Amino acid sequence: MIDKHSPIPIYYQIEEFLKEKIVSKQYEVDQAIPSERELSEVFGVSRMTIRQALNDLVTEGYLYREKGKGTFVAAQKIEQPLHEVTGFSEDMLKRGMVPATRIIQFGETDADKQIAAYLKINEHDPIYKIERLRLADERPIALEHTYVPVHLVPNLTEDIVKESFYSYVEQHLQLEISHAEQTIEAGLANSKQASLLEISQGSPVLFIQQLTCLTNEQPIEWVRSTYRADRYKFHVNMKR
Amino acid sequence: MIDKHSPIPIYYQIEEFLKEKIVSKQYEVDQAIPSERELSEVFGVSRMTIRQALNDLVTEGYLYREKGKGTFVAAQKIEQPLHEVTGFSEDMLKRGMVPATRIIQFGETDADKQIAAYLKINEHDPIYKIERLRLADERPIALEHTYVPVHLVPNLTEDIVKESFYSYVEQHLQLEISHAEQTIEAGLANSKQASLLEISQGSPVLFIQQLTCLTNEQPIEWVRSTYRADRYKFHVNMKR
DNA sequence: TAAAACTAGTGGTCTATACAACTATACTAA
DNA sequence: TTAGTATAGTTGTATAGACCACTAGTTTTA
Repeated sequence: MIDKHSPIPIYYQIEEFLKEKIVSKQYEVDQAIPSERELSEVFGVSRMTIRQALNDLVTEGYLYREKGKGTFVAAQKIEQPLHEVTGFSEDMLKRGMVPATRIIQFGETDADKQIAAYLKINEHDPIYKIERLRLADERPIALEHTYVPVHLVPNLTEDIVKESFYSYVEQHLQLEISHAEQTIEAGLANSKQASLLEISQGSPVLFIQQLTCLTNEQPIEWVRSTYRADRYKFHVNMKR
Repeated sequence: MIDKHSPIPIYYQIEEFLKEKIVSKQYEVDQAIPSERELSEVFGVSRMTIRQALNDLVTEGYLYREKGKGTFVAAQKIEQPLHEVTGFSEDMLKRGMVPATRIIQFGETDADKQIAAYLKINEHDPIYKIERLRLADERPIALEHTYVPVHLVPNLTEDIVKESFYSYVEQHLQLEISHAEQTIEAGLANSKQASLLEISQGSPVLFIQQLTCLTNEQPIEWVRSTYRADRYKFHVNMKR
């Protein structure tokens, strides 16, 4: 259960252990978990170590404490973030559709003036240019053009692009994606877009541009997408 | 400086003391604060007590730590709200345009099934139905249909609607607007929309629906808008 | 000169203990 | 019966010390 000689800190192992019990509903909401002293006996560690684990779970919102009474399981927070940066696949899964991707073009080229300005790099700097047709439930839904500076993602491959670009950036390259800016407008499909999206020319479409940035404000990708208006609506939640 | 016999916990006193030094810029951003061992000597408390204070300041974002190096003052987070509920006028002013409104229709009617469902009222309950043409810099930009339950806003007048609906609701009626949900899609202008917006039929437009809710989740207005695609883009900021 | 080893200092983890403050229950005395 | 009192169990606060892993210099060595 707990490995005292693991390089993973004990308090963290206990934290994960309890978190698992909570999210898997083995503890019910508002149910008291074992007291700190009990836990310290069960795991054979000092009470302060238990407290370090519980403190984290409290700040993360999994538990709450009541002095003199005990520690209890908190109700799962609903509070979905107003807007999260998500990739296409994640977005579609949330909508209950099966995402798929067909790569139309993948290659390296030079940044033109406009793209360089968006990506905050110099004109003619090398970039990846990726053109993808996005499918939901096997039907075309969007056409995406993505531009990525080569110096930020040196060894991008078609396979990575077909899987999850974001998780590659975050996990392999250890870069932290922090925010994105989207611009949404309406327009009409041109002939190329129309044929790929399997609609007739002049059909209404949503043009969505996205500039995705790292923590240091460095843009890592610029995306121009064309969505079929009949198959895609955009949702926003706002707070006063 | 620190009162060991105060009922206020020592770690909390130290926390406030350091926080004050940070927000008053006595410590600069990225400057190292004294080490935990130094602080424990200065305050005459144990290192664990210092750590409890520092831990809180780290989770609150005032400090960050680097193993083997020290503890440093974090940059003040800017954190602008991702998205705020704003009315048309406010929105336009932010974009640097002069807003204007022409009321096309203002009256009381019965809620049909769809509108009642959106507003969470009963079918045939009385509602205000407002149709407005929105102008930016004296040029038509959007056509808005707004539906408001009469029982929530009993004495709505054309003048109020021409001024600021939100400030009337919040200041006169003392109702708290808390959030809104928008759905954005692309489409083509029909003949009525086209003539009012002074575009040709079949031109691309953005359809934006908004359901605005009070703190108790009671919807207070439902709006269907049609925006000229050539004059309006929608912006969203997202966080990871 | 350059690489390797050392060293002092840092935050990270962990222990064993102590007392305070609070809660709930059971017991006792008016 | 009721009010007060113990008591056991809980989290909250605090101590003193220990060892680890990491960082950045300094010193030693090849």
